[in-house]
Amino acid sequence: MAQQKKIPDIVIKRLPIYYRFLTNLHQMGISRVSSSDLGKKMGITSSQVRQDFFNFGSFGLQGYGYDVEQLRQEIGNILGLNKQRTMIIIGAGHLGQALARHSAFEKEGYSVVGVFDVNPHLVGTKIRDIDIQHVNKISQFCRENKVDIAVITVPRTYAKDVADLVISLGIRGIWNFTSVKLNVPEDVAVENIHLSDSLMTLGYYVKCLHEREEEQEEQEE
Amino acid sequence: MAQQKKIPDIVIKRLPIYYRFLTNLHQMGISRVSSSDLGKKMGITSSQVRQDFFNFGSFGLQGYGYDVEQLRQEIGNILGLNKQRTMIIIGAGHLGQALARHSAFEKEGYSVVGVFDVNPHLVGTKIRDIDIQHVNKISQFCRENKVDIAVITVPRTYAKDVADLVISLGIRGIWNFTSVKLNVPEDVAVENIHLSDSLMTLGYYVKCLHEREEEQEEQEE
DNA sequence: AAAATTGTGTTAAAGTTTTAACGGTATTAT
DNA sequence: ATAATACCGTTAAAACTTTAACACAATTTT
Repeated sequence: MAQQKKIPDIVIKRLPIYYRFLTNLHQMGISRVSSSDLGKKMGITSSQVRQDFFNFGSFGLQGYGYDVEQLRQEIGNILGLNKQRTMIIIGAGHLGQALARHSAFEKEGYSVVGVFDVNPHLVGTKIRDIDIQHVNKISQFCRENKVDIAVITVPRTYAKDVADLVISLGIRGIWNFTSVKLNVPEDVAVENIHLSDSLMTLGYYVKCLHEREEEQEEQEE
Repeated sequence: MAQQKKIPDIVIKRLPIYYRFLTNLHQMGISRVSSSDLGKKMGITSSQVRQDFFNFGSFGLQGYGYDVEQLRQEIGNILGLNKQRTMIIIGAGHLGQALARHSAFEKEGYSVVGVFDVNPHLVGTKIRDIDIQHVNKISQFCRENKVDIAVITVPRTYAKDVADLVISLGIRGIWNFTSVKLNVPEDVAVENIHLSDSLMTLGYYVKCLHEREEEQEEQEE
């Protein structure tokens, strides 16, 4: 069974946001919240909050609202945060290293178990307590260890090859930080962080704001 | 004038993707492309390609398609890539440093002009050729230099204060890497990179794939 | 204990986004 | 030079997402 009707991707994308806000509320010692309170905090309507949860069942109590901690747990379970996940990072450049050192992921159950690069100056050194190994050790490592997710932080020219490699090794999740579109079989999940795209989008809105400002100045004259 | 009907955000988000694919085509020496070729490469329909461009005018030629380089230019102009933009990075931790060293942004017209932190071990050192200054120098720096975008890579507890500060200094674009929702006036643009959210989303799909796999194994028995 | 209020789950309507359809123009082939 | 083809711009339809509405259950107030 698992899931009757396919949950829209756009709903899935909001689950981590709910989880984040519920964690905040919990840390602030708030134990109860209504869809409209939560919506206000998040900048969405109460309807959307209820509609989103409705996809998964019913977690609230009429006339009361939601129990913050219970709802947080439920969403955590849907996201699979109750299970520990392992990641390897391929490409120990600035970004790869930053991610390897970013301890926040561990709190949510994601731990980095291996880091790989081709640079002989890096191979053999350590990040936190993890050895940086040569990329040609990935196959062996994946055979000997369960790896759920591959984080790809290599230069764009190698992205495709690295993706094909990790897929062939049975890895089913790819966190792609390169600007390359990875074409993967349907039984592999890819989540992209396209930094340049994000920056360009921001640049567009900044441009629009500047233009609007100039217009208003003209009108004032 | 500037813009008759508001272009949907979702269309704006796709512009950098078009730009990326067109740059690829250009580099491969391909000078002409149809909406259906481009759509196939990007994994969207030709209708969507044409519909998206239709928002901004008409860049193609019936029976021929689009001139790759010309279209790339047009989209670049819409995004404002023809103008140079300056950024400061606030928070020189692993992520902040990685972004500061990430040279790729410069090709698209975005240059880092200042890096700030509170850590006395970092203040006074350099990243590439940029001095890391103490955060209390931001105001002065922004008065003396034109700054378009603030990149926020501080711990989440400081995010709101930093955002308020840079907004008060007239910065209109914020690239937010913290997991905090920034509530900003409507004349400020925020673009978020929520790494944890992205990872959790990936985790969800990996979980679904595992579950599906298990089901199929059961059925085979 | 009854009345009033709160606020969910759920269905229906409105709004957005994507895809399809097609007239017509430029290109390419004959 | 003419016919056939390619493919854009544009409008219309379909699909999806968000918001509104509301019956009713639990809570809170009187």
